[in-house]
Amino acid sequence: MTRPVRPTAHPPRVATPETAGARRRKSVHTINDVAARAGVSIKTVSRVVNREPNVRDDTAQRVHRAIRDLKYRPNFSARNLASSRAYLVAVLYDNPSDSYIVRVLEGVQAACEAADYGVLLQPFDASSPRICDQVHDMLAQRRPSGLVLTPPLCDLEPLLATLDADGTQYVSIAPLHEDRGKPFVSVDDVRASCDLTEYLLGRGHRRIGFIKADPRHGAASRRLAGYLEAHRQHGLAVDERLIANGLLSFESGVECARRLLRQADRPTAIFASNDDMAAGVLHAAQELGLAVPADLSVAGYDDAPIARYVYPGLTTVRQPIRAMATGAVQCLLQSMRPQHGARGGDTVHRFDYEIIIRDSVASPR
Amino acid sequence: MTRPVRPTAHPPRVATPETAGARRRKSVHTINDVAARAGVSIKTVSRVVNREPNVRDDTAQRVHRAIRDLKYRPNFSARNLASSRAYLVAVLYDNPSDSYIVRVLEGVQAACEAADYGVLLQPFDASSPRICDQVHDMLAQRRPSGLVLTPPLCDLEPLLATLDADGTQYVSIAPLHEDRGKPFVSVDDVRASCDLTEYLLGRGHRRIGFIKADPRHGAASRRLAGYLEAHRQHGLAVDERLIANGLLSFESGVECARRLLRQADRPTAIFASNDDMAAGVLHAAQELGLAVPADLSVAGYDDAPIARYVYPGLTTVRQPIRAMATGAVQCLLQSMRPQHGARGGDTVHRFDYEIIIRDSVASPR
DNA sequence: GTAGAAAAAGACAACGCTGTCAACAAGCGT
DNA sequence: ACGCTTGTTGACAGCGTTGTCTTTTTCTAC
Repeated sequence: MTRPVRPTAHPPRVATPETAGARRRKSVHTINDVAARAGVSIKTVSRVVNREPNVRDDTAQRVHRAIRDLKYRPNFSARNLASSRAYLVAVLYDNPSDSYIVRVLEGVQAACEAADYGVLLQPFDASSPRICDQVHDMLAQRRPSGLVLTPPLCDLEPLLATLDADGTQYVSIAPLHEDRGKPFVSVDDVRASCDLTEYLLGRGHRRIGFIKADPRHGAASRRLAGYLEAHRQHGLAVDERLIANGLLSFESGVECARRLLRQADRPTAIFASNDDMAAGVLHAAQELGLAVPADLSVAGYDDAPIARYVYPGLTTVRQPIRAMATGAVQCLLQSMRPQHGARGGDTVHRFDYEIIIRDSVASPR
Repeated sequence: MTRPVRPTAHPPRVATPETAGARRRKSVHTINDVAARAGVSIKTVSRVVNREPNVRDDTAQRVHRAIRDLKYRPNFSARNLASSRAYLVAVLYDNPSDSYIVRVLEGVQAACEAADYGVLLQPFDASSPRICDQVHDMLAQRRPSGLVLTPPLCDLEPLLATLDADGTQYVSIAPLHEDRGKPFVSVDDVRASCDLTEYLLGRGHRRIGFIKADPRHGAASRRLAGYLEAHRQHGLAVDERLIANGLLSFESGVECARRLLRQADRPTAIFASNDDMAAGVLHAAQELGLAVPADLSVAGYDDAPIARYVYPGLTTVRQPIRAMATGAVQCLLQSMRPQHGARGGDTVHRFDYEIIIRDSVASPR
C-alpha cells in the first residue's frame, strides 16, 4: 500500500484535554473547553457561537450551557486570523474637537457592541504627506473589516483613492462626492447653514459676520455656501469684509471676532462655523465690552457641550453626531454581509439637523 | 525502517509561494513574502522584526530591505495568538469628561506607538453591578497585555480585586492604596486642592464655597480634604453649609452654585472640584447678576479646555493628564518586560500639578 | 587541519478559531 | 426495502505569527 495513509492519531496535536483541564483552573477558556464540556466538536461550538444554521436545538442548548458555565468568549485575534471577516471597525480621526470625537466614538461603540464587533480608534495627521502610508500600515497590521472616516480625513482625496484601490470598505461621516459611489452619512450642511443664516436675517440682522472653518474641512465651503445662499435668497449682497478665515479653534474664533468687531461698520451678528469659534467670539465680545445678545448676536454650529456651558448659551445647529456614527457603522456592516438585505443597501444617509435656539441671538437695536 | 520518517515535503502546506505571488500584486504581505524575498526562513524574519539576537548583520540588512520593499507590517492578530505578549493596552473608562478621556487617550497612544503596541478604548459603566463580568469578558476576548484604569473605575474595589486575582496587569491614573502594591500615576490631589484653597484664603476670602465631586470618584474626598486642610492651617472653621454635593457635570455645578449663592450669608468665592462644575458656577452667577470676579470668585480643577473658553477664564489646577497617561503606559510596559531595568521599576509616579491663574479670582470687596 | 563550542538559521508545532469537505443520520418517495 | 435528498456533525487544514528544538555554519583553540 503506497497510497498516502492518514496518520491514525494526529500525533502532534495531543493537547491532552484532561491534563490541561486538571492542571489548574483556568480563568479563561477556549472553544476546546466548551466543546469538551458540551460533548461536541469545536466546529459545532463555532456554529452555535456564529448562529449558523443546521444545529439541532438540543445540541445548541448544551453548547449554550457550556458557554455560560465557563464564561466562554471567543478569542478575537483567533477569529480575525481564521476568517476573512475581522470583527473590527477602525475609526480614523484627526481630532476636530474633543466632544466631536467622543460622540462619534460613542455611536460607533454602540453599533459595534450590538454586532459583536470591536472598535479601533486611530489618530492620524491629515496634513502629513505620509498619511497614505500610515493608513496602509495600520490596515496591514490590524486588518479591520471597515473604516469610519471623520472630517477632515474624509476630505482627503488621495487617501480615498488609496482606499478605493485597495478595495477597503469605508463610510464617511460627512458628504462625499456622490459619483464616488461610496456610502456616507451626513446632514445637509448647506441647508442647515442657510437656515441659521435666515434665522439671523429674520431677526433683522443685515450685517452678519461669518467665520469660516479650516479650509481642509470640506464642511468649510458648504457652510459658507449656506450663508451666501441665504443672503442671495433675500436679495442681499454680502460684504466680503464680513467673512473671516478661522481654523475651528477657540483662539482663532477670538482673533477673527476681534478683527470683525474692530471694523468701522461692525456686524450686528456673527455666525461661526463651529461652537468653539463661537465661544471665542463670545470671549472677544466680553473683552470689547459688548453685551451678547444686546450688542452682538452670536451663532455657532455643532451643538457641542460648550454651547450650553458658555453664557449666554449659544444658538447653534445640532447634528446628531452619535446617531450618525451609529448609522455609519450599520451601513458598513450591512455592506460587508449583504446576506440579509439582499442588495448593498442605501449608500447615502441624510440625517436631520436641528436649529437650537438659546440666548445668544436677539434682534439688533 | 520502521522509525518515524519525517515526511519529505510537508504536503499540506504547499502554499505555492510563486503561484500566490504571481496571482496578483497583493496590497498586503505576510512574513512568508518577506522571507521569500530575502531568501531566508520566516523565523529569521521574525528575529529581525523582534530585534532578537543571533542574526548576522548582512542577513538583517537583506531582511530589512525586503520589509521596506514590501511595506510589510506584522499581523497583529497573529502575533497575539502566537505569543503570550499581546501588544495591546486597553484603556478602561467611564467618561468623566470628553476632554479628560481624549487627553488620556493621546498620552496612551503616544506611548504605545513608540513601543509598537496597540490601544483599545473600552467604556464601562462603573455603577453597573455586572462590571466585573463585563471586564472579564473583555479580557477573555481581547487578551490585552495590560490595562490603564481611569477614574472612577480605579476606585472600584471589587474590580481591582478581580484583576488582582486574575493576575491581570494594570496601572491606575489616580492614587491607589499604597499597600495594594500596584503601580499608579497621580498628582497629589490633597495638596493641590489645599494650595488652591490657600490661594483663595490669601486673597482675603473667608467664606469659600466648595462643590464636591461625584462620591464614586476617589478624588472627591481627597479634594475636599485639601480644602479642609487649608482652613485648618489657617485656624479657620468651615461652615458646613458652604459644602455642596456635585456630580462633576456642568448642570450639577449650576444647581450647587444656585443653592450656595441664595444663602443669606453667601460665599465670596466658590471652589468647584472640576472645571465643568466651575463653568456651571459661572453660569449661575451670570443668571443671578453677580459679576465674576468682582462679586464672586470662582476656581476649578483640571484645566480642561473649558477653563480657557469661559469668560472670565478660570483659575484652576492643571494636572498633566497626557503626560500621566504616557507615564502609566511606560510603567505598564516596564512591568511586563523586566528585562531592561532589572527590577519591576518604581510602582508609584507622582506628577507635579500647577495652579493656573486666570481671571476668575479677585479679592472680595 | 580538526574537534568542539558558539553563533546563525531553519523546521515545525502551536496559538484558537473558521472554512471546506466528508461522514453519518434521518426523512422521503417509490 | 432502496436509493435520494436534506439536515447534522465532525475531521482537519489553514490563517500569520512566535517558541522550541534541531541543523548547519562559523569561529576558536590546539
